[in-house]
Amino acid sequence: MSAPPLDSSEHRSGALLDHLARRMRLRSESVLAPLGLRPRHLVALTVLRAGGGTGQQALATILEMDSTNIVGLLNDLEAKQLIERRRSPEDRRRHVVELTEYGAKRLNEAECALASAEDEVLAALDSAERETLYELLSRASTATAINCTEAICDTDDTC
Amino acid sequence: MSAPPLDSSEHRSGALLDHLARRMRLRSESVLAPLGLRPRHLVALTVLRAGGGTGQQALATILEMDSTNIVGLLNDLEAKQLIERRRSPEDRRRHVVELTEYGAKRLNEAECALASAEDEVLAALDSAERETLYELLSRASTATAINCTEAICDTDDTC
DNA sequence: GGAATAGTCTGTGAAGCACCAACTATTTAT
DNA sequence: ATAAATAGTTGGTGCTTCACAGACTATTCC
Repeated sequence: MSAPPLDSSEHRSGALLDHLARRMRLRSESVLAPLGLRPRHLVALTVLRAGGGTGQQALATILEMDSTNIVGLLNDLEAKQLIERRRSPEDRRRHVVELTEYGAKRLNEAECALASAEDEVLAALDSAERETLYELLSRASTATAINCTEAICDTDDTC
Repeated sequence: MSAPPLDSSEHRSGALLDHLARRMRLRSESVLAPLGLRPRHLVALTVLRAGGGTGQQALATILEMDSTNIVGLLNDLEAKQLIERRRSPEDRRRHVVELTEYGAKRLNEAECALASAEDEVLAALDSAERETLYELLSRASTATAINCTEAICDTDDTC
């Protein structure tokens, strides 16, 4: 009876994701602070780099944050000239947000600065494994982004 | 100095980790709420399952949380009988924390309930890839745990 | 003109969490 | 045996993140 009828081979990564993200975030904070950035700024920049040219509404959906709070976040980034808000020519209500060249550069710098943090947190993984991890995370992240931009993801609960 | 010898092909997963963890956490919260649990409870339980029998001090190190806040967290879990605190026979100052059988069961249930959340967030990955992801996250997580349990991780900053 | 949409600004409140201080129980060092 | 260090507990304070609400402007669509 201790063997449940669900295939326990299906491991859930949620908690692990949470745990590692926290470990990384704690280290990132101190590394990023001198650059005047915070972890969530990095997340936004990363998303922007992956699929730039989004409106703020779409960005709110992707980041799953309230749009009113997106404003402040973007204000920070714009003040640092890391991003630009331009009005969309097609729909002038829309602010198209894009990473500036300078922003891309700073993002790269920041990522470099995070190398040692990542080394600590992902110490158990060799560089090939880290690349695999990156690839998987990256695919999951951008795919959901696209998925959510064009249509709200429908829940398929067959548990 | 300012140009370290790292290749830019080394992608940083920090932000992606953060992003996906957030997406997952948001979904988890609503799923877990009826069970009276919160994401961080799940994290603690998961860590405990992976490397049970730790003292609270060690747990604080692994979770990278302040030990005073660990107390409250464990109080919650103990009140729900998901964990047990027993005094260590060797060092009676120590409270050895362990997942109860009931706790393990509930953890499994909770994880099952999170399946659909994970399906949403990791929609872009097939089941083999998810397993790979789990394996990588798991290794990274437990390795650091072990590393931190037996000896305080020394920071090796050679960036 | 009126309704809906995108963005902005301000403020409120809840939650997570680090940090401090004081206290008990126990071990270790002198 | 006494002092110092360690593990845990409790209570309190304050900061940060964030969701949510309300009011407002600019723009598009009907």
